[in-house]
Amino acid sequence: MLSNDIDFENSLGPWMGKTVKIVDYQLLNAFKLHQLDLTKEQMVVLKKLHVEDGLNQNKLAFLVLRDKSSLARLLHKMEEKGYIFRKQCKEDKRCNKVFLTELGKQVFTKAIPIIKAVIETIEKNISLDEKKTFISILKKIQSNFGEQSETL
Amino acid sequence: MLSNDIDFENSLGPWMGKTVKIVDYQLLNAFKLHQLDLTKEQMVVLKKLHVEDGLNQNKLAFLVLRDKSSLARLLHKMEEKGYIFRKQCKEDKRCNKVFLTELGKQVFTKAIPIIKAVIETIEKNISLDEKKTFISILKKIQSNFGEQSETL
DNA sequence: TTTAAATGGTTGTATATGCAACTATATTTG
DNA sequence: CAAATATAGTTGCATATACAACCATTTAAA
Repeated sequence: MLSNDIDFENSLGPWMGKTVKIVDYQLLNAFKLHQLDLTKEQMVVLKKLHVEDGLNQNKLAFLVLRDKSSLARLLHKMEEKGYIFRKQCKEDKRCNKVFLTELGKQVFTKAIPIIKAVIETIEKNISLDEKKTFISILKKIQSNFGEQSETL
Repeated sequence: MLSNDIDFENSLGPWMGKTVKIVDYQLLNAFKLHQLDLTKEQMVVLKKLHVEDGLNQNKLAFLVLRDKSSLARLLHKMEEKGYIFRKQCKEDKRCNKVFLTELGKQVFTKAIPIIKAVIETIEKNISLDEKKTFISILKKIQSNFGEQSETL
């Protein structure tokens, strides 16, 4: 390794990036195999709305760590598929509240066991202790980037 | 938490996904701040070509874990920017060999310290021991998905 | 109160992704 | 040797991402 090179083999970033790529790919595939017309990103939105229905786009964008324009287009697709609907706030006409439809709820419910299976695969042969360490390091990495990481 | 729900708070997948999203965002921003017209994906290509120049698109796609069509378009952009060029193989007219241009090499060199800084931020307050554990768990996760993860 | 600034959301533009269908060339097979 | 098959790369299509500019509405300020 040259002195002005990077030791990727021992750097967390590249390893993590590759792992997430593999996991994402497998998850998307699992949805496909089960005939679920759903992406990981859409699932994250369903999840947040499942926890709190009727969020406005701004809050939702913050929660899912996405630009508001990105979320707007994601919601557009999900509205086309009939998973969610938007309703203009009465108090503030600029604002849209986002709600799950019945279909959206059904899709969410169907996705749960599929995700569970993928999570089980991920965590195969990984002890509870390792899991805890792993997550604590992830939290440390996130905090290393501080508040500004919330601004995207 | 309902029984048919998922304990995302204690699952590796979602934590990892979020962390990578933050890191990717910071890296892209760092490139921008240093006036480097470069994305993470393009950097990965530059890196592979830096290790072995003249790879064909197929091999390159495999190495960067991308679909061949995805790589083709990535290379198209990079060719426009003058970072790489393609040259038809003489032995097999179907095949293109991909090479770094001088500019591509310069951009790669400029990117190194920027990436180093991001890696340092990532790994701040993380001990060597933690790093080793972390990477070993990532490897375990990758192997949990077996060979099929190499087929994308 | 009229104007200025802030806020919620949309749209244009650039980037990136995978799958499936396709072209051209190479190899294998009958 | 001709026909079938495999391979390298491209293209159409659907999805997703961020930033900047923009519109409409609401709030703050002069």
